[in-house]
Parts: sequence; C-alpha cells; structure tokens
Amino acid sequence: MAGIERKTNSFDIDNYLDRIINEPSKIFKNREVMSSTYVPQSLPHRDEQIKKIFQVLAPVLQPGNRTISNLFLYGKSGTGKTAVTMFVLQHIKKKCIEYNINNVKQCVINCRHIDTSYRVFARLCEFIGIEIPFTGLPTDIVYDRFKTELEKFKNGILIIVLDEIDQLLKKNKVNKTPNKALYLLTRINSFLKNARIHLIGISNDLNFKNYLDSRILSSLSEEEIVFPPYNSIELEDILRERAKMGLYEGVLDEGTISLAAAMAASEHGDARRAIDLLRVAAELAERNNCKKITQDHVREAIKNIEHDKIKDAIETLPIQSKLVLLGIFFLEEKNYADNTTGDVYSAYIELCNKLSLISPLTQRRVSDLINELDMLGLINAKIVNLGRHGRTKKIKLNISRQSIIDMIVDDASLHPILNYKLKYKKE
DNA sequence: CCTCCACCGGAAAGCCGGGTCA
DNA sequence: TGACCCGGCTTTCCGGTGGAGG
Repeated sequence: MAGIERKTNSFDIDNYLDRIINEPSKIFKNREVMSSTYVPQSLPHRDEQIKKIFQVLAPVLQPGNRTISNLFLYGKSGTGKTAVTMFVLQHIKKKCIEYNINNVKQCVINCRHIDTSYRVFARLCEFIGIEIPFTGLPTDIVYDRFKTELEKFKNGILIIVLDEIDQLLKKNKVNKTPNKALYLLTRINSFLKNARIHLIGISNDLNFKNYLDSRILSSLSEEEIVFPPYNSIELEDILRERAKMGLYEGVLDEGTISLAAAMAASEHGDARRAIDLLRVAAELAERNNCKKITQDHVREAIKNIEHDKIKDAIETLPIQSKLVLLGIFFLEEKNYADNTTGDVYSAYIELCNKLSLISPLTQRRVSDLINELDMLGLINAKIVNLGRHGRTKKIKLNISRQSIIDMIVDDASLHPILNYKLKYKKE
C-alpha cells in the first residue's frame, strides 16, 4: 500500500448519511400515501361505482347458493378501476372475517406481467397452493390441475381479478388459441361441482370488447361498470385528500394542487398521474430545502417525469432496437430528413457491420422494431405514400440528441460507434 | 386512368433455451 | 434418454396498397 494515498472526502460521509436517514422530513408526513398504488380509506367521486360493485359481489357474503355475476370494469388509466376494486375487496375480506365466512378467496392477477394462458393458470395454481413449473407443462394440464384442486375447496368461491385484461389478448392473438384462458375461465363453473369462480375483468382499452369472442364477452360482462375520467375539480379533491394524509400542513403553496390537477386533467383525467406529479413536486421541494411546494416544483416535476420515462425506455431497449434508433440518429446527424424504412435499414446494417459482433436482422423484423420505438414515443413514424416511389414510413427522432449520446456512453458495447460518421448516402 | 414502386403487415413456421414426464 | 411443451424472438413468404407519374 505504500505510496498510495487514500483520498478522503472533504466531509464525513457517514455522518452525512446518518443525518439524511434520520432527519425527519419537513414535507412528507407519510410517504407511502403519496404513492399512486396506495389504496386510501376513501375514494372521492367513486361512490356510484363502489356501490355497484358491492351490489354485484354482496351475494358471496350472503348465505345460500346465490349465483354471482361476472363483472367487467372499463375506463382509461388512472380512473380508479383498480383502486376501487381493491377497496371493495378489502372490505369484503373484512366482512368475511367479521361474519366468520371462510369459503371466499380472492386472487388478483395483473395481466401486464402474467400475459399468457399458461401463466394465468400457473398463477392460479400457485394461489391455491400447487407448485407449477415456469414452463414445460401443456397448458391443458395446468388447467386440469387447477380445476381438480379447486374442487377440493368445498362450497368455495374464488374471486379472480384480471387487471389489465386487454394485455391477455395482445400476445395471444399470435397464437392459434386466442384467449384460451378467458375461454376456459368463463366456462369453468359448469365443470365445477363444489366450488365456483367469479371473474372481475378490468380493462384500460375501451376497444377491448370488440376483439373479444362474443361468448366470452357475454359471460364476462354480465355486469358492466364504466369509469369516467376525473375532471380537474375531482382531481383536486383527490389530491387534497392525499395531501392531508401524506404531507404536513402548510407546505402546499397556493395553487399548487390546482395546477397539478389541471395538468393531469388535460391529459385524460388520470389520477395516478396527478398523484405522481404532486409527489415528485414534493420530493423536489424537499431536496431543495424549500419550505413550500410551489407551482414551479410542479412544472419541474413534469419535466422530470418525462425525462425519467424516456431514459428508462431507452435503457431497457434490447441492443437491436438501440441500433435501429442509432441508425435514425446518425442519418439525422448527416442532416438527412424524411428518412424512410429503407434508409434506416441501410444505416442500421452499416452500424451492425461496424460492431461486427451483432448479426443484422431482416428488414421485416426491423420494421417491427421501428413500430415498437414509435409506440414508445422515442421516434415518430408516419406511413406516407410517395406514389411512384412506393409506400413507406417517414421516420423522425422524437427525443433529444443528448439522450441518444447518453445511451451510447452508458452502453459499453456501443462505444465503437461513438462519433461514427455514416457512409450511407441517400439516393 | 392505369401502373408500379417500396415498402406494409399478416400468417406461419423455425430456432433456442427453458422446462416436464415416463 | 427422447418425446414433448412453452414463450420469445426471428425469418420466410407473400398478398396488399395509395398515389405520382406516365
């Protein structure tokens, strides 16, 4: 170790961290409450929906063998579908304990992550206590095991919530057996003697119903509830309620809540976004040692959220998609505008060759990647007709140059093309 | 008015790495 | 061990298409 002098920081890190950890927040009373996934004790402006769900589900609490309808909830994101459902289920659970009812169980499945028939049944099996391998078994077998195990659940009622149910269709469309899980689940009751299941489907996608097989649809939406978007006044109420629980009194500057509410309302009345906005604004205020959360913090929060979203989207991109993105970037670096799929593909191939380790994909595949990037909002791809010159897409970058440069710097495998100049020439 | 470009995008099938089961 | 399954990614094949230019 001789000769190597240990560099010390000019301040005491340990002490500093201790102070950060232990110093009570001057802004947050309860951080958890300010998270958009938190289910509060009351949900403003959703009384009607809550009542209706209770009405539909109430029979599970009543004696006798009442039939229960399946339930279908739809509305845009952040309209409280999930929160209301969780809220109602929590109350039902409480009542079950109170009345000593032990034959009702609830299983919540988020179809964004569990998005194939196989995984839905695997998750259900896991819920009722059967171990199912991640893969390897035929779906039918998993279904059978679930059914058999469920039969042992005497007079049982299993409430299954399928959140973001539309995700189930998107992937399965490729398969030959579209929405097999939904089909089987909607019919399963007629094969069960001792137990019953009850489905609650939740969808963000208003068009979802159109894609669905009519038999499944009629079974699934025996009861339907629509969740309208919140307007900005309602969002203000929601934010005020949260702020009362999560923030200290007096930390909110005049107009802060109104602005956050108005911002979220201008999109489509998304409460989740409104809450996130307020939380990030509060975090900014805290970090800057401000006593109050101001409108400026809200504006800053919007920028931050947007930036984080882009950064996150880029970072998690697979290498091939990154190369496609870079292809577009380098074309624009050469001041080429109106780049078509063909241009981008050529640039992409060139970059692949430069990074000799990556074998290029076909144009068909790259075309799909372009669509994905478009959906992520990282690029803009518009189909245009150039008459004699065919039909293609005009592709434009939709993010800052800096974001792309950051991406190259952050990913070691891309370093060889730092400062690269494209050889490709248009026309 | 017709042609024909340069791609679009659906369908199907292949490959691979994960697994089960007898 | 071999037959078989799942899911994700990819290739192969191919019919389709809106409008500038002839």
